[in-house]
Amino acid sequence: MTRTTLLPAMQNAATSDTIAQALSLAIHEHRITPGTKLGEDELAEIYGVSRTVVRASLQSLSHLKLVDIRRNKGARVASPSLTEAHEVFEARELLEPRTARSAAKLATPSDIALLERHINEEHAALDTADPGRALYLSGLFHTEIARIANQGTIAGFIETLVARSSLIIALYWRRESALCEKHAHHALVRALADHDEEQAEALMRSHLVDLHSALDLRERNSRAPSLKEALSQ
Amino acid sequence: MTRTTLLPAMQNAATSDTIAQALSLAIHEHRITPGTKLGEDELAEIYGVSRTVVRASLQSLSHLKLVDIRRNKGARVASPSLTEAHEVFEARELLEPRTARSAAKLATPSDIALLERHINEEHAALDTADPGRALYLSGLFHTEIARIANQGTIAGFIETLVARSSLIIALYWRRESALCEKHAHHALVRALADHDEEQAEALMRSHLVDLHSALDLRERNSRAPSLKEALSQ
DNA sequence: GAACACATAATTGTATACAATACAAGAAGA
DNA sequence: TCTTCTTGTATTGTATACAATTATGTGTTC
Repeated sequence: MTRTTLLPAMQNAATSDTIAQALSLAIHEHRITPGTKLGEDELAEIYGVSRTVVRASLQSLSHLKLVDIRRNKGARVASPSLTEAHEVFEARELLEPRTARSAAKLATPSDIALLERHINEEHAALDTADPGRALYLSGLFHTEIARIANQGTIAGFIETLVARSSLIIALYWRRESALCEKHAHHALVRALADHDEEQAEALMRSHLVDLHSALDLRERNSRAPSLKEALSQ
Repeated sequence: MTRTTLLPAMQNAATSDTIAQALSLAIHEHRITPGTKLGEDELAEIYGVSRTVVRASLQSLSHLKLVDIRRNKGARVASPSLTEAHEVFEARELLEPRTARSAAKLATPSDIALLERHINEEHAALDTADPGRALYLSGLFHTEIARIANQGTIAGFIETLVARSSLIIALYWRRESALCEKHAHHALVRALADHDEEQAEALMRSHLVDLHSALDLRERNSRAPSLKEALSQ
């Protein structure tokens, strides 16, 4: 983890919030990956603050389950287990379709325009070979829909679930199914624009199921690759 | 807020977690009410630690929306707005019925026994005129069901929603509808014991709707009682 | 060469000191 | 009397210092 990996352009006034946001963005964009050690001194130097402030950010991120803090062992970027991964997507499948339905009822033309801008940015990021940013924007699309639905509490839940999904994708994504969404978001926006609640809910549900099944969440010999296999390569 | 209000029996080793838990319990049991100032020095003295540790607990509680921290203004017990109150219960109505269904599928005899113990304790607390404790146990009943459903992520959401409900009840409960649940929890346990998923889901939904409507969530002249009225008493 | 013990370094946990901000009371002026 | 300014006090924000714990590396023994 280098200075340039984490520092966007923040020469002045780093508060605990801005640091948490910067780290969160770096995690979203896969610039730092699950398991990465987040040393307090290191971060303190990078952002030009004392450990006090850094600790506050790390604690904040640990409440979002983006960072795993263990007593006397420090903080690392979280590595969701298979169980957690399933749970996160099941939670999303429970929350987001209904939320998309509400969003379809409430979406204004300016909401639609914003979502379309997001999609365009996402495609642009893909074209410029910046998959991390594309992934971040793809998540933003989901949190934005939650915001449109005007249910702040649920939107907050979805936001954390989307963030955790980013970790899960980093760990369990299988490249084979690279055909991914591409049109799913477009279709969703269309349903929202048409105030077609039924369709919005259905599209969101199937979109999430697609995502879920595009992950390699089979049971695996986790943490003990039998040693023989691992060394026989 | 006195020593005895917050200190259960903790003469040694108060960590940030134990303090957060103690405060959370006090909030649950309505021993400290929305709006109460939580001064850092005060808490530090009460629990015999430095402000560093206290700050960590308060930040933790603020992530759960039990405490409201404002920069340079300190921490107070949160006072959910009417909007927030509605949102919390709508979120519960979305999450908990489905969770109760899962719990009905998975509940073991020992789970049922535990739930029945909770109900008995709750009644005992009511008999000994300890409504705060009864309220806490009533919330515990809901989080316990979420735990049985074996969906840790959703259970975590429900836990925070239940906690926030405690604040909402402190602010908006109307005594008139004191007939409250009493049997609702019993009926739910029965449905869980019978593995009657349909029934469990339906009962949980109607139970939550009852709770929601037992609140006085009408629009009110919030935060500006016109000054004349306030002073004419 | 492997396993252990010990010393040393690095890192985190907690307390304290200082700086910055907000709040309250009182003084000066209109 | 009311307004406004000033000053003092209390409280929070941040940095630093020290304590406790963990990680590392070296030598020793088998």
